[in-house]
Amino acid sequence: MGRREQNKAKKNAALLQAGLELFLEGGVERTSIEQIAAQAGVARGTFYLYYDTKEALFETLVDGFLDPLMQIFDRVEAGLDKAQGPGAALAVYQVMAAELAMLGLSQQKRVLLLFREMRGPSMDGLRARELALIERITELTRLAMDRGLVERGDPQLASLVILGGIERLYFEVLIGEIELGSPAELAAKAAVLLSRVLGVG
Amino acid sequence: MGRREQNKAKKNAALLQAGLELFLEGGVERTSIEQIAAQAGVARGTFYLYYDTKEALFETLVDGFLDPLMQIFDRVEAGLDKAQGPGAALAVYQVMAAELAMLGLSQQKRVLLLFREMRGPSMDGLRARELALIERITELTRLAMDRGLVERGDPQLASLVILGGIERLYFEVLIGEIELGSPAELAAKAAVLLSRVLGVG
Amino acid sequence: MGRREQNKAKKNAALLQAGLELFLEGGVERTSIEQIAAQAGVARGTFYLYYDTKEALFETLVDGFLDPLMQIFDRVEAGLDKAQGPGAALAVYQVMAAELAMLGLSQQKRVLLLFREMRGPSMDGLRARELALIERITELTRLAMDRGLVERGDPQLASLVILGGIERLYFEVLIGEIELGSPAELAAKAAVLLSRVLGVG
Amino acid sequence: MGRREQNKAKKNAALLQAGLELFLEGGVERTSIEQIAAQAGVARGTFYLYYDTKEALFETLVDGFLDPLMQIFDRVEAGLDKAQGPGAALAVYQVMAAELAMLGLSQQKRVLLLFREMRGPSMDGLRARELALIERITELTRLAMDRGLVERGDPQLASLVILGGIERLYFEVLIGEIELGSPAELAAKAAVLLSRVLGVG
DNA sequence: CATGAATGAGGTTTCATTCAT
DNA sequence: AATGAATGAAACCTCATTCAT
Repeated sequence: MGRREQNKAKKNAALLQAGLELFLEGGVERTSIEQIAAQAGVARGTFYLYYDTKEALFETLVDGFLDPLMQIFDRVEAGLDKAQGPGAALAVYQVMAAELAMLGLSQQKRVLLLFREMRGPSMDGLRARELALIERITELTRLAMDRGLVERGDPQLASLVILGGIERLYFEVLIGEIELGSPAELAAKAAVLLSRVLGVG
Repeated sequence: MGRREQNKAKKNAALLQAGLELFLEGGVERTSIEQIAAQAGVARGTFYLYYDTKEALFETLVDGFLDPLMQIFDRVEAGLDKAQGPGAALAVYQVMAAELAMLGLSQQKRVLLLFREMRGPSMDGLRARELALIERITELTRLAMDRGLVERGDPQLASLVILGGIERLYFEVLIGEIELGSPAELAAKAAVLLSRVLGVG
Repeated sequence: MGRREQNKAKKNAALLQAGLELFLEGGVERTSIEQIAAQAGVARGTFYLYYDTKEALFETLVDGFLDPLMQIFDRVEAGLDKAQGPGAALAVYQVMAAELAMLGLSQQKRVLLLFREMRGPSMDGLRARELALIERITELTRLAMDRGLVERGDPQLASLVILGGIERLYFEVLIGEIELGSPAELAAKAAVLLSRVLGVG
Repeated sequence: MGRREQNKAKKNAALLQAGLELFLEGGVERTSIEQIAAQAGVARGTFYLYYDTKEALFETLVDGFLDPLMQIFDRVEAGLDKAQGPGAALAVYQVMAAELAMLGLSQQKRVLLLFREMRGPSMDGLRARELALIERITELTRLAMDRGLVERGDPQLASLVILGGIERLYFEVLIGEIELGSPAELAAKAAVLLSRVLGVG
């Protein structure tokens, strides 16, 4: 990479970092492009060389979480297709859980940003991705039911309840205003509660 | 009520209604006071005779849901204090469920508004009320555990999971983009899933 | 008129005057709304209470000339309809000439502005009005030919040549860089030249 | 010409062509240097290697018409000086007419650009050239009067009227919104009308 | 009480111009 | 010579808020 490209990459990273922090502090709506540029250490006009709008910057930020998230589910789907027997399927789900945990931990701020802005107005693009996500999770739940891994029931309903529970827990962990114990313990206890929703075993 | 007061009440109601609709359409931030005044059929200056800022109007709107919600939990707490035996306690919880359903149904738009804006920035006042809510729910769960109505466990964790599940379900119902069946059926099925989290019976 | 309306009218007049002067000095394109507001002695935002864009202000300015101009031709047309005999028709044309002269003299700056901006880009609305004007003049010429007041010929061609000649003369008079003698003398001599194009007599 | 110079010439031509088209489409003011460079297929910075400002490019464009135009009049003046007798003088005028026609036909876009921008602001340099042009035409007219080729009269006035008539006709031909018949016919008929202004014969 | 005209701060966006590569 | 990234001035426009009527 030439000196020029390196510099561009550095500026882009600075803009993303500045956007992430400011969006979390004051929300996308209340953050001005001027603020982002200043925090990133570039001129106002420079912002527009990288992103057309602050919404585009926001999308790049959440895509950094949503794209890998979707890829995890892609791999799960492929894995379940090949899996023979309940043991193999269970292994796929366990790998998924580990990958989700890794992703969630490595992208904490982006996830928090996503939670904060997701239900806001003019987030139609995001809502579409959320719906796609819900569909995929529902499909995985349905498969698990079909294979007898969990109790039979309404896969969509169960998926929504679990998704909501995880969201709320994760949100409170990220915010950190409630004492919730060590992450490891928390994860273990949450897994027990959520598996009850599905009726595992 | 005199003519004057009647007129004031009518204008106030018009402002609340206009704010509710516009906030839901475009979000609080993107809605201008001019828009609200116009939709309510009053002059811009008149808005300030009723509310200092549009955030004050917003708070009045969500208070219309949050205050009754808190009152329900107040009554539950008082009821449980007086309740003697598991049967009486259960009756209190059932009344609570009915009241929550009524409230949720009668204030759908305000609840949706709350969901939409709750996690946004500068909603510190709201966050405080949310934390208070979580504390109360946790307390109710703890009581239920102490009295042997549900399985012993971490009351806070269970409360958060249940709250998250309900939020997500209710949100999807209000948005209406996902086919979820009749409300009555949905409520019944959701009650089963959520009671599993608590380990009822 | 109440105090408020009087004030509004005064501000509007100030904006029109400021716009006229600044547009003439630097052209519509190069004049900023801020300049206009400052020259008119109002705040930037106030401009937008009166006009949506500076182009709207410009249109109001030229309409102040174009509307009366069109009305003159309306009256001529009506007059010629009623006129019986060449003498009456000629009288109509003479009244027209007098009215045009009055209008041109009373609106000099607006006419100059019109000349300056007319052929510029994004003046589609103006061009349409210009074409309408050309059509009307052509029609008058055709009528004069039909009635034997002037020599028979191509009415459109003659109209365009005369219009162009008048435009150029008027433009030079308004600019004042060329010594052209007294207006009265000039008008008389110009009338002779232009009537030759039509072949009067 | 070496490779280097050939390349430079090609780029210069591309810039001129791009400027001509874009200036006609959107006006000089609304056209950005970036647009010109892009259309010419060069980088933004490269523009500045050829022209200091877009106004310089504009001037080069109109000079491509104005310089030859002035040279025609130079030749006419020289020709009239040498011409002995009305016949020879007339021949000079006829050559002039032919040359003007050729020039006007070969540079249509540049002429249209000139018409469009000529009366705009900050075109002081252009206005000076226009005044020089008017002086020369007036001189030619005066000469023709002195030699008895046309009727005696105010040469400046006649020149302005003729110039205006030609401008308007040529402008309408270039714009093409008015049906004006074949150029040859039009020219013949226009010549008749304009010669009447001068009182030929 | 109610109005809506006026204000000016603050946001977005474009663009001529410079300069390191 | 040529590039195009970066700059920051300057334009546009909106809006919460004030205040005379």
